[in-house]
Amino acid sequence: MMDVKGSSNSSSTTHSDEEMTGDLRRGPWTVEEDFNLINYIATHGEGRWNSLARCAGLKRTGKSCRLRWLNYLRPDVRRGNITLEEQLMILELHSRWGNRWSKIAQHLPGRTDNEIKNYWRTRVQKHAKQLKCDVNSKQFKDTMRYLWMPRLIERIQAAASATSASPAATVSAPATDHHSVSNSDVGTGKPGHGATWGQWQ
DNA sequence: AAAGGCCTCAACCGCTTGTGG
DNA sequence: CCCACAAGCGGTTGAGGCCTT
Repeated sequence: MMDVKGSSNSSSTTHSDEEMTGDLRRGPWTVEEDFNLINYIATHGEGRWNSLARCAGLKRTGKSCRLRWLNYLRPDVRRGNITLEEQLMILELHSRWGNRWSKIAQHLPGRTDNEIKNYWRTRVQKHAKQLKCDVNSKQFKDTMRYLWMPRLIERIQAAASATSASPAATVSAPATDHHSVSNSDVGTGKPGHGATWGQWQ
């Protein structure tokens, strides 16, 4: 989806791109391109992205190939449904390291820095905005630490006991929550819409 | 049923950092 | 030490899908 700015054809693009690199493709990857990239990496391995792009016959920059591979094609990449545990982890790690997305991602197996960054921007920052405070403000950090994180933990525990203990017993969820926990998908997906941070408050 | 608005996330860009000559 | 190139990182963009009116 994307930045189609100069999409595959030259026309509207700024010439400079074309000059140096021949006609490079941009925008969404096709199934065929994905296939080529996967195949090439399967036999030759990663690395040397610029030459990889050339050798694989892809009309893409090395950067583009690298990104596509790391964020989407890698076999171990997980997408969608950021779990409660992952959300908690993200909050914790972000409070420690700030916007060091790749560093944070290292602690969330299968998650990419891009995905975590998107998560943070679309949900956390949005919420800060609603509270009319800056994500970096003490107020926001405190809210996160003393309100949202404990609630996340409660929900994680509640979910755990709900699954382990028989389902019947409506968990003695300490949950402060009035609006039930409903969709466990704070994390993702379009259907997400309202089902985001509202749950935490 | 259609229109408009909002949300998500893939992919881009520019800058920084790392590495080799 | 300096320069050039490659890789990595964080910020930003915008197409497309979903929801609401």
